[in-house]
Amino acid sequence: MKIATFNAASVRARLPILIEWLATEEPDVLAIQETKVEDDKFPIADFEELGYNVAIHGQKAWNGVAILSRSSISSVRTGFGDELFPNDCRIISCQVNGLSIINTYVPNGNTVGSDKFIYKLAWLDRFRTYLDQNFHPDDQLVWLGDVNIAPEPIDVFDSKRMLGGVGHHPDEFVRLKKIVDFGLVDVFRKFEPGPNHYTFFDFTLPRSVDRNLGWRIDHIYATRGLAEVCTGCSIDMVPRSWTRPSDHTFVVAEFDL
DNA sequence: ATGGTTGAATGTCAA
Repeated sequence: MKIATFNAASVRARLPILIEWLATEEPDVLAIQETKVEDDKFPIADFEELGYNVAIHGQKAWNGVAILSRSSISSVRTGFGDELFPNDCRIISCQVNGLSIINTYVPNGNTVGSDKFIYKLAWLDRFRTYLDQNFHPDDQLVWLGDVNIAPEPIDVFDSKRMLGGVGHHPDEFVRLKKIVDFGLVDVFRKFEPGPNHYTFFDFTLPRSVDRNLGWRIDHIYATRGLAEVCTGCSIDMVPRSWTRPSDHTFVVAEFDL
């Protein structure tokens, strides 16, 4: 079973890339973040034509998450299920083939110390509670998406310079560790322990892709039992060089299920 | 060097 994640930075702007990539790679599940579109304007039919079922949670202009699946989707849950963090669409979960999938778009945080940064930390704390409330470490659970944190020095092109900045800050590391301590494995690192592997390349940094000046902020986590049957995880750099790319690219994990 | 690029919306903000 092939499961992938992609921050599209607008699902409508990235439709040609999404269609081309899905037709080529044929993942069983694709989690999309930053769809940037209200549900009634989401291009559902374009994905249905490729054989995908679609679950969406979107809003006007910002945020928005979606799950595409070749198998049927059930138990769709959006938001945290309470009145906290009500104004942004950043989390959707569902069941596919007996597997639980959680797709998140973690808040960016803007700058350290800002209201948005405080919000990001609170959101991460709430997400850990959400896991405790709804799931068990023995579940067959995949959590994936744009985490907006590069947790290790090797997860960003210049850790010394970025350390203490947004996306590479100790306060974020602590929150992410608490989430991972639920019982999750970062499956990319199961296969690739080394540096220079990134999923995001800043548009504003000249030739960042060519120079490999990126961040590994898009992650795929699995509960321990599921991680044991994960047979591979890789970053697909090819679509990042296509016409009108997102600033992120796809991450793919394969599970022997 | 406080820039640069992109998308949604058409001001300007968010990333």
